[in-house]
Amino acid sequence: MPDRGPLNRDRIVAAAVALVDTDGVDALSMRTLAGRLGCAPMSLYNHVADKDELLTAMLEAIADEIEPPEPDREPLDAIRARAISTRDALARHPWAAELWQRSVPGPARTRLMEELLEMLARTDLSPRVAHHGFHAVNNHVLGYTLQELGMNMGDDPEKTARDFQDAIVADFPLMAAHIQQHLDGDTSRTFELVLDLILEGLARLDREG
Amino acid sequence: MPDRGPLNRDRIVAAAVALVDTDGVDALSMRTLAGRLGCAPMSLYNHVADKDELLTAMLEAIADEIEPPEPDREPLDAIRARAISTRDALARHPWAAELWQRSVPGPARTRLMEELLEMLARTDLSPRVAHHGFHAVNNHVLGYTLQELGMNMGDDPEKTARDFQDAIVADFPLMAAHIQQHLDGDTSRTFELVLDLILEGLARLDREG
DNA sequence: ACCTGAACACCGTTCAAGT
DNA sequence: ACCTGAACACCGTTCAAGT
Repeated sequence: MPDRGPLNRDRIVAAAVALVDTDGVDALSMRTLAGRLGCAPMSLYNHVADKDELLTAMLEAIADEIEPPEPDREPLDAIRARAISTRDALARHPWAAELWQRSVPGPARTRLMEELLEMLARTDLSPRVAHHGFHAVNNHVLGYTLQELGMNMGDDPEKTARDFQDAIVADFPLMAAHIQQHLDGDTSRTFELVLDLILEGLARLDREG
Repeated sequence: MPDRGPLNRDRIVAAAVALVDTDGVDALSMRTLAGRLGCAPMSLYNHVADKDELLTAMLEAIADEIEPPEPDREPLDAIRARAISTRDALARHPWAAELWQRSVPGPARTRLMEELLEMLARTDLSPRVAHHGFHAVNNHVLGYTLQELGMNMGDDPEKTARDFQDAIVADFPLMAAHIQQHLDGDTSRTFELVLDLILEGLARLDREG
């Protein structure tokens, strides 16, 4: 059931995101994408320079899903909300985190970074600590999301986890126990907890110079 | 100048790592790799099941480069040293961080995780905080490395950074200033600083329950 | 047991030709 | 300005045949 109507850049990017959301990034080819859109493969090249530019445009579309900062909020609170919104957007599109740092950021991704720097500037953190804070928050969001999505691979994440657990329990008991903690579900707030640890750590670092 | 001698799994993996270190992960094909090794493409399949297994084996080889924990060290110090050694290994192989979470970990990568959990167990952190610490440290190492390598793209990283800076300075002044801080080189210890922030934050989190 | 040529079913992209 | 078929130079992998 190919979509019809006039071809344009936005329709191409939206179709590509939809395709990759369901079938994975390896399933994206210019030919299958054209099939979904009901056009010839080469028609796509009237709207995107090449596949790389398409992927960059797809990441920009994901960046646009992330909630803008709420200007009336306490800056550290706003940073916290932004981090959570970013994680949510990356979780909705499990392929995006892996590619997030692959190409030079476009306007949407650059705006995200500018906004985080703005929020940090509105805190009373020193410029030096704010610089580190920028990286600390970004590293956490990206690193956590990659780890979470890496664990949730395949059609049945729980089965994947249990199979891995069974395979390693003899040689790596602590890791098997760690996985059990995840399976027991009492770790769902790790992202927020570590985020708070970082935000409080920044404030403390600043106080001590 | 193809290497000669009998083909085996280790030679294939080593040649693949060398190829990808210099030419990037997109340059890795079974055909070019076979060319480097002086064998037919299909000969590789006598030693690896497919390209995916080869990539997994390459990541295992990188994991084996990471220094084992020094058992006589203070646990938090040992964790710190391990994090730095991991970052160094990933920096030597700029393609590896992107793939790190892509497939189910093999024995070498699982051993790394087990060892981190062992070091955490040797601290006096509560099991709950140790669980979060595992993720906090791993997220930071992976997230930081990805960010650092993302910035150092292309043949001339400094030129890439300056070009990006020029392109965005009008719309995103804070981001341009942030890049300037990197170009000035006074941010080289961000990785260790944020790492220490996390480790101290864990100890504090524990004290407060 | 290990190797390999030919073949199959794909890719991204160039180019020239259409409207 | 936008579309597209044919073609080019690649892929990963199967299979049957070699030693």
